[in-house]
Parts: sequence; structure tokens; C-alpha cells
Amino acid sequence: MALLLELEHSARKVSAGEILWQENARVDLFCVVKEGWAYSYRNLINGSMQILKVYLPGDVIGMRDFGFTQRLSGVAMINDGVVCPFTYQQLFDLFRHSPALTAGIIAIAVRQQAMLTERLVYIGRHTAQQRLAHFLYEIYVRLDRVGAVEAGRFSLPLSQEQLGDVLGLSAVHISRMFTMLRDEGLVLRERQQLYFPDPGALARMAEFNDAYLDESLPSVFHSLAQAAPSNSL
Amino acid sequence: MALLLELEHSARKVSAGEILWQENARVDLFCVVKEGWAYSYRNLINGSMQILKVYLPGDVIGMRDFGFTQRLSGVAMINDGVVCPFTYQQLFDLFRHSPALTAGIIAIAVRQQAMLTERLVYIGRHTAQQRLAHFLYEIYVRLDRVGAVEAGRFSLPLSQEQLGDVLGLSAVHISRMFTMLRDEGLVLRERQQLYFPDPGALARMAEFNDAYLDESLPSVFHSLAQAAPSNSL
DNA sequence: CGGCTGGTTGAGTCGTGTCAACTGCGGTGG
DNA sequence: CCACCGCAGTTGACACGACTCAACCAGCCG
Repeated sequence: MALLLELEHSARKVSAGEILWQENARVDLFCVVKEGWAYSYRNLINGSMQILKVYLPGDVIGMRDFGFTQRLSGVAMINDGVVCPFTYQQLFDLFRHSPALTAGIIAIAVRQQAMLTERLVYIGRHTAQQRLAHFLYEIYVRLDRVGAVEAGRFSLPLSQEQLGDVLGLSAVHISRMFTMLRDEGLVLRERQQLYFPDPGALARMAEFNDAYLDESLPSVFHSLAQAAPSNSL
Repeated sequence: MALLLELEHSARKVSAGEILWQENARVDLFCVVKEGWAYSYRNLINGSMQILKVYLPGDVIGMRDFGFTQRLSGVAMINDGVVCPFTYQQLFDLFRHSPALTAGIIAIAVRQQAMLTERLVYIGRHTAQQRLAHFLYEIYVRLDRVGAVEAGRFSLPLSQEQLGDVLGLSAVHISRMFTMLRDEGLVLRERQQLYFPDPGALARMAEFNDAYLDESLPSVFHSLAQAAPSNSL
């Protein structure tokens, strides 16, 4: 609880396009996104970029660099927002005081990585249309969880260039895939607002399996939480 | 120490092709690979497979499923070997007794994920030749660490079909890329033995950056290890 | 009003996949 | 010991998906 309160204190406003940290920077802190979207990225020698992960409100940024001395990827804001940084030391304190929360933190980090792993699968083995559909559907599910989907509509502040960098495709091809998805009646779009007329059909087309987004914890975690006197997640 | 000794007790022989667990199986244990190679994989609807990670002796298998109730990927042995399973409960005991080892375990899991993330980058943005070169070079570095490279030569027990499943390419194209690499004098191969005449050139061609394989821990970890009376990693 | 950024569309190229035939090797059984 | 089978790898022909380049369009902001 103390940690959560501390977090609120350190809240910081950030603006669209702002770089939270660069590749190769020293690793000293992590962030919780409170408002706005962010993404982590890698710049390549040939000038192209690979976006690794898109962070929505509630996500923790930087866990991927835990235990490294250098950042393996940069992080930038997509739109204006608020982040709450916290330090290594705070995390270590947590480890010392609550095995239950430790397990919870790890579970969160693992879940984030599961999304990356899933993308590896569909980037490696699916068509461009499926990749885009899969990514859109994932965002839809994640937004729905934090209550950011209203009547099936949600907003996607990513440019098609950025979508291409997420999915390993060219911006031009993203545009083409959007028109295909529209022609097939799977994805409607006006400005940054998206709407899926038939979410089920979209999920099937993308071969979407939501197991990797499952948020329930195995029963062992609950007994652990009871063993130590602290809040479960 | 007690945990490490327990591990030795549970050592189990496994044979080539043996499935350690299937996708969707219940998550109950993890494994340390003592001998042999293993890989984790996902089977797709269209019949193809994506290999997620190749495990070498010393690697921990299954951390990616930590906190999930179902396995997100299956794991199979590539050749004969020995694995040492351990349970959730043993891991929790560790969390309770040593914050330092907890941080170390997380660091190990994060490093494994870093390899997956790196592959996402080069599968998304590199050519087939670079992908193969990058993967081979990574294996080379990892094998070198555990002393499995002799005079620059090492063995690669993966079939070209499996290499294709790792890199999101067809087996036929893997074969072509091998001949290209040979013609360019970058990779020599006879049976399962590989040799790089000019490792530096290969690394440059693959745009290989070894930051993600860095094994050193930031200084904060060492002070943590001293704070609690237990072995550092 | 003009420039800039993001998106759309078309034409042509190139990388990778697919299918198929063929080779070489290792293991197995007669 | 040899004949056979089967699997892994190689090579070629062809198809197709995605990229590049370029022109064009639509908002948005100065």
C-alpha cells in the first residue's frame, strides 16, 4: 500500500512524442502509465524502426530491462499522458516485504512478455492481413478491460507508419490491409475511431486465441497470498 | 543451496523428440536443462509451427508460463538429454527466503525474454539471410559461454525444417540461405558441425548487437545480495 | 492561402513460398 | 553383406505477397 501511495506522489505529465528514455541509457527506473499511450522501440541501422510493445494506461514500462545495466529499447509517448516512475530500490523493498506481491509483479511482467511472444508467432507465420487484424483485436481486448471501449468503438492513436513498425510491414501495405478489412466488413474506421461489426469473425480470421491475455492466477498464488499477510493481486 | 541440491535429486533422463509438456497443459513445474537441447513451440491452425525458443544446457524452461494456469507453448527435446524439474512451491520458497535470489531469478527470466524480443526485431525487419546469420551467431555466443565451442567449431542439432520454424521461413529457403552464406565465406558446414571463418564479418552482416546477451548485473544487485545473507548470482 | 503530415492508389520489382524432382545418407531387414 | 526404404537436404520453375517509388488527395495548422 505504501508503495502504491508513493507512486501517486511521483506522477509526472508527459507530452506526445516525448522520449521517456533512449536505447542504451542507464537503467534506473520503471514507470506505470497512468494516462496516454506509449511504445518501446528499437532503431535499426538501415533507418527503419521496430516497435516492440504498445503500453496502455495501467501498464508497467521498463520491466523488460530489469537486471540489465543498459536499456535494450527506447520508450516514447504516443500522445499526452501521465506516468508514475519508481526505482529499483522500491522494487527491491517490495521483494523483501512481500513474497506474494513479488510473485504478482513477476506475473505481470510475464504477461507483458506473452504479448510479445504472441506477436512473434503471428509475425513469423501469418499474412499481413492477419497480423493487422490480430494486433487490432488485441488492442481491443486490452482497452475493453480498462473500460476504454464504448459501444464497440475505441480510438487508436497510432499512425499507419507506426502500425507498420509494430507489425514489420510498410505503411503503404498497412493502408491496403485496412481497405481489405473494410471491404470484408471486419473493421470500420473513421479518423482514429475503430469499430468491429463482427468481432468474432475478426478473431477467427486472425486465428486469435486469447489464452495469452488470460488474467486469472493459478490457485497456488492465492495460498501464497494467504501465507504472507499482504494484499493479493 | 538446498534448492540446488534438491534439483540434482530430481534429474530425469529424456530422449530425442520427447515432449516435456503440451500446449494448454496445466502449469505445475519448471525445468533446468542439464544435458541436450530443447525447444518451445506453438502449433498453428494451418499446420505450421512456430518455434519460440531453443534451450541449451543450463537454461531454465517454463518461466514464460509463470503465473498462467495453462501452458502457452509446448516443449520438446531436440536430442537426448537430462532435465531437472522443480515446482512452483520451490520457487515460492525461494522468494520467501532470499530477495537476492528472487531478483536473480527474475533477471534470468528477463534475459531469456530478451532473446525472444531480439528475434522479433530481426524477424520483423531483416532479410532471410540476416535472420539465419543472426540466429546462428546467437547460438554460437551462447554455446561459447558454456564451453561448447572448440576451435571455433560447434554442433547444431536442428534440422533445416526446425530452423525455418524458428525464423518464420520455409525449409527450402533455409537451405538456399545456407548456400549463400557458404558462397560468401561466412558459414561452413559439414553434417551438424558449423564453423565461422570470420565471425566478425558474420556479426556485422546480421547487424548483431550483443547487448541483449550481456550477463553482468547492475551494481544495485550486488548491494542487495549483501543486504540479505545469501549467495549472489 | 500554402505547406506539411498522414493516408490512398497504381505500377513495377523482388524476396520468399510452393511444388516437384532429385540426391545422398543412414538404418533396417532379408 | 547388400538391397531397400525413408528422411533431410538441394535445386529449379513458377507464383504471389509485400516493398518501393511516385503521384495524388485530404485535413490541419501557421
